[in-house]
Amino acid sequence: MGRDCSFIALPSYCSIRKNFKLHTILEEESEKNERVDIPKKAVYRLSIYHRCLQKLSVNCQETVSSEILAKAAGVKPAQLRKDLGYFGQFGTRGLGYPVEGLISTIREALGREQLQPVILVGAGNLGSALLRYKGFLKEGFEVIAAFDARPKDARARELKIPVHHSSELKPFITANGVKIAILCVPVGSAQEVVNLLITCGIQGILNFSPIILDVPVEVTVNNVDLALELEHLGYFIQ
Amino acid sequence: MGRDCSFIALPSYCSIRKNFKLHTILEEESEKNERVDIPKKAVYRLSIYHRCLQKLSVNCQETVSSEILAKAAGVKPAQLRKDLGYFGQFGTRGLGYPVEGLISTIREALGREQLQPVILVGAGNLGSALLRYKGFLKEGFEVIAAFDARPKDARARELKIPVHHSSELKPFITANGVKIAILCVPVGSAQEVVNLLITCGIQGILNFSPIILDVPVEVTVNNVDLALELEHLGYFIQ
DNA sequence: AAGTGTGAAAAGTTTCACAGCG
DNA sequence: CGCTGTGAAACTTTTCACACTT
Repeated sequence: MGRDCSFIALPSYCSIRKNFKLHTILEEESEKNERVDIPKKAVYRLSIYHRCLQKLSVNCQETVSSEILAKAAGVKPAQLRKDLGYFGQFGTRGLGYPVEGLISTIREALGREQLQPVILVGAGNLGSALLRYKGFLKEGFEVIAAFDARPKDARARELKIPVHHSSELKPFITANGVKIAILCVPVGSAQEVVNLLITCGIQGILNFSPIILDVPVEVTVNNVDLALELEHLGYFIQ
Repeated sequence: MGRDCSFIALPSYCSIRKNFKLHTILEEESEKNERVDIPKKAVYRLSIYHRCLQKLSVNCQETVSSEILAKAAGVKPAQLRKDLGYFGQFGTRGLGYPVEGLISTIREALGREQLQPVILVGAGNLGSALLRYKGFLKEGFEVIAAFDARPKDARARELKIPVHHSSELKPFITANGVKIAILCVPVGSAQEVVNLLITCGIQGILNFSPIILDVPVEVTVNNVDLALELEHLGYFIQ
């Protein structure tokens, strides 16, 4: 499978509502819905499993073993079983996991039952490319609008999604209950734009600017730094 | 700083030549250049430190403390010191690290003294956006050519970089000694293209296709899955 | 006094190995 | 018999705390 060149991660646990099963050892808080610690990376892999399952579903597979699914997802079978185990028991011993059942279970665990509205800020080269990218919609997200400091330049790119001026951010976010923003503005204005987004009520930011954003703890930032990925790759080819 | 939402990582050590200092406990192999285990993620962060240092350099800072640099990089001071410690001793107690000195040290440690040639395969929406992206060059990489199954369509996008037909991959890679490829082809043809790239001698792949590529161990793959990043973000905003 | 360098402890994650169920 | 579910062990990474140097 080649060397895995993933990532920076300040490891930490994330709390999640667990509906399925009580942990044996948990004494306190024995309600039906208690919060259990689940490794962050396990949550991440859940998305991968979800995607792999969808492919199997198209191929009309009814069940899948941890061995097969793990191979498709690029992990070891034991890890897949452990990851799923954090959320409950879904498999049948001797048989495997029901494909459709597992898809909807993961979807529920990830809290993505309905389409999430997303906005994109900064419709330059990269931003406008992302607006044309169809992969987001398939995974339950819809980019409903874009914003730019110079919307006219952006509109010249012939996009199907409306490009507004940045000054319209606040009313738009409030009116549409948007919680997630994709950030593609230049480094120089990134922090400033983020501050604005947060006052507007944005809770999650997918950041493409190569800069560490300073945000309050309740806001989640996910960095995608393209140059860094390439640089890291460069290191491993000696 | 907000919750860090990084990543999938099969953790493992990577070996690196350490020129600066002998580990106290290492008995065998007491040559000047022995290989020491360095956490993968530490190598990753080295790139981040490098970028942060460049900013300080522009501001004419002579030295920087682990506290300041760590804050800029989004890590804890102790971690920064430990990371640098894997490569040797560069700081002055009571003073901090020399900015210029650390920049060149990291550059050397990352093995990036000269410009790396890179090719891009699949000049669709995302691919052509990346071709216009200037961030790569700044970090020591130059995209010298692009390839596409239908190069005429791609050329219509008015790119400054030549777009060749995929059939020219092998001679081009061989002639130019290219080791790194950026992959932006559709999921369906990704594995097939990768197989071809590997026979051409490519050693590192920055993969934008949402699929786990199957490659031999000596080839490094770095996945950037945009939809996945968004999905993961969605999970954390409850 | 300020700030690095680093063992040791703590925290987090993966892998093993096998019990147990269908 | 095959395959899941899961404690326990192994492993990796981060954080702490303080000795030590300038």
